[in-house]
Amino acid sequence: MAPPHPRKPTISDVAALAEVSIKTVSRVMNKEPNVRDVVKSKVQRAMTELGYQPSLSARSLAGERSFLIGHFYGDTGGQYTHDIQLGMLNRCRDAGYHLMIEEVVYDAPDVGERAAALVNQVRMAGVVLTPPVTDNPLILDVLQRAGVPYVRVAPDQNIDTSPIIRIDEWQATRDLTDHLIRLGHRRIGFLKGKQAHAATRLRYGGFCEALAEHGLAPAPELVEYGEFSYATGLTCARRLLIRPDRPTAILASNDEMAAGALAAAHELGIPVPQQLSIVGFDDTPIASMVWPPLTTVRQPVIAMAEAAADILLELIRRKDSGQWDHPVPHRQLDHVLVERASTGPAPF
Amino acid sequence: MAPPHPRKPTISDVAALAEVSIKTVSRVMNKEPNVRDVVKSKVQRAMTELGYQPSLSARSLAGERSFLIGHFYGDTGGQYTHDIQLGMLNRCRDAGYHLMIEEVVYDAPDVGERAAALVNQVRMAGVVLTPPVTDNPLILDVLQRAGVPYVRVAPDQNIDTSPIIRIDEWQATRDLTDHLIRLGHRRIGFLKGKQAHAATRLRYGGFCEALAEHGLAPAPELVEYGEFSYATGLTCARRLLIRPDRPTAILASNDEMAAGALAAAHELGIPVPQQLSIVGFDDTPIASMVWPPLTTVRQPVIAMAEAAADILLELIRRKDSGQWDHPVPHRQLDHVLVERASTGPAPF
DNA sequence: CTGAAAGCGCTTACAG
DNA sequence: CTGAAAGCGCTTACAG
Repeated sequence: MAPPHPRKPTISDVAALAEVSIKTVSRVMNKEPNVRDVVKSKVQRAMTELGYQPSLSARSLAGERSFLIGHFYGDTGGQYTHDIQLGMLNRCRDAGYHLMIEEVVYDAPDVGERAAALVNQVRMAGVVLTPPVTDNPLILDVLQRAGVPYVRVAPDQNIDTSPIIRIDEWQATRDLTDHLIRLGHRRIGFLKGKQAHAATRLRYGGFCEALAEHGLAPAPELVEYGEFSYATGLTCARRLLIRPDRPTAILASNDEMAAGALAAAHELGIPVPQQLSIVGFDDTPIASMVWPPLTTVRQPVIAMAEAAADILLELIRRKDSGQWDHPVPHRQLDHVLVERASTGPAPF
Repeated sequence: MAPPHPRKPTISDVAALAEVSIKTVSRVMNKEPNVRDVVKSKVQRAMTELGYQPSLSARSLAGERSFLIGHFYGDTGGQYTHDIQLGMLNRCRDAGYHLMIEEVVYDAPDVGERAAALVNQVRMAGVVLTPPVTDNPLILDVLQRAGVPYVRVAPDQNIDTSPIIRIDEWQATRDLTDHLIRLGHRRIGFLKGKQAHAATRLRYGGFCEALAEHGLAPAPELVEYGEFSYATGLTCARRLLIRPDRPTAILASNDEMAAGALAAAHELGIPVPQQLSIVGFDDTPIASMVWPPLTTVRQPVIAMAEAAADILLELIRRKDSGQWDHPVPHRQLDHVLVERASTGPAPF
């Protein structure tokens, strides 16, 4: 380990070197008006010379606002979480904010208290919520009370007073279902995801609606309950595929489950897509890595995270300037149906 | 958005309610000795009654130490990054630390300055580094100078003065290679990863050594240069498999590349494992999701992250108590060869 | 065992 | 356009 290090320069050191008051230094670093150019450059020179870096905790304490944005997330898979954070970092970096991450066990009895402790101790500038935390009423309530700006990614309810960012998951599953119907499929199996996730309801809803429009109804015996995982995709699909009246197509609620369904087909020697079509949802990397690659719907996760960060930064700006009466921002991004080799015409 | 909120209780409010000095409240919340039990419980009651939460920035400023641990990471894939952060959070939570994440573009010209700004502004309590940042000398130098405790995950050099946590990647690839040789394979293709990652060198080294021990040498024409991605795995494997003297086995530097190699085999109609064995590295979820599932080496990423956090917390403790003369901690965790269906006896 | 004072490095509110 | 004073909510160093 390193030995003790020399003291870091403070605002006073800069002020002394530049022969101004600390308030003037403060003005320069916060880009406030009312500083003569001569003075400003003198201060800036002093800052570079000393290698001055303002202390975040001092700024937070004095200014009563931190530069930390929280990401509250749950079990949505590594790729999703990673992409969300990537997108947020893209925006936070330039805005001078940092990202603090918190994995939230959304069904723990004390989520509310834990969230409250977090928010109050850290006094976060803002929070981004992703599924399934995005729909946790206890946590939303804590943020609301604390007056912390937040934005919800992929929430359950679109009609709401909170800022949200989403794609139209309902419509996306309709697109997927339409695609299968157009290929001639009539008996379509459906693999549901975890109950706690809004996506589970939305995706199933779109499926049913698309069927209904074509005068079809979902066969109850072809609907299986999984948990968004490869393992549940495998077992659920197995049950469907050993039926004498097995489906000619399976719509899985996400790519991982679709990969599991694909494995079940492989096990049972059912050729995909000749005898069975399979579609996923999300277009995660896994969708292109399995064989055959999956037809799926692309969710622009990174772009969604960037949009979420943009909204959040705007809300923080509003709060700092005391504007409470603006409309609640929300945005819906476009999804894309990605056709790959896992789907084909219905057999015979 | 929410309206302005009431002021949060401070240490003085607690002190007033409990009829003690703020110093005593401070003692209680920091679990310092020298407080009578009666007084302690009186203070605790006041804290709960007010819903008191100490301000992190005030504690950081006054105590000259933050409660933020940084994770500096690069492009290692979503799953790896996610698992590392999961493991770290497991430990940070209980210790009262929070995780701040920073994606570092390890080959940017100004990494040094950016890292310095980060470390000095946030005054992080400690930093965990993962590949490829873990081997960036500029960043290591910045941390060293700033006196910030850090721990490196999966670094290139094991003989070093910095705390590290790793598995024996060299030996792991030897195990993988031995496994193939034992199955009768002699012509083994190798897919290398990105040059900037230490893993690339280490894994190739283990491969060569294992071959050498069996009196074999790597065929130069069977070594391909990829970038740890599915796409490069696919193209590299294609080149190998269209050779008249194609290998009977392919060792990919990670699971994603192995998945790509598998796809190449599928494309070319080469049955796996009958005509071609394929092995990966890491045992990420993808390894079990492809068909056939991959033989690979499991790297206990979450456990490594937990161990890294443990080491870091210990270093922080040492620093706070001024102990600079202890031995540098380091740990090596065990890897496991996971045999799945992608490997089999060499053909004929 | 407990507390009064000073200070951490900034910003806010005000004065000139 | 610039600055002196007070204060943010804690901890440190010291006194009793």
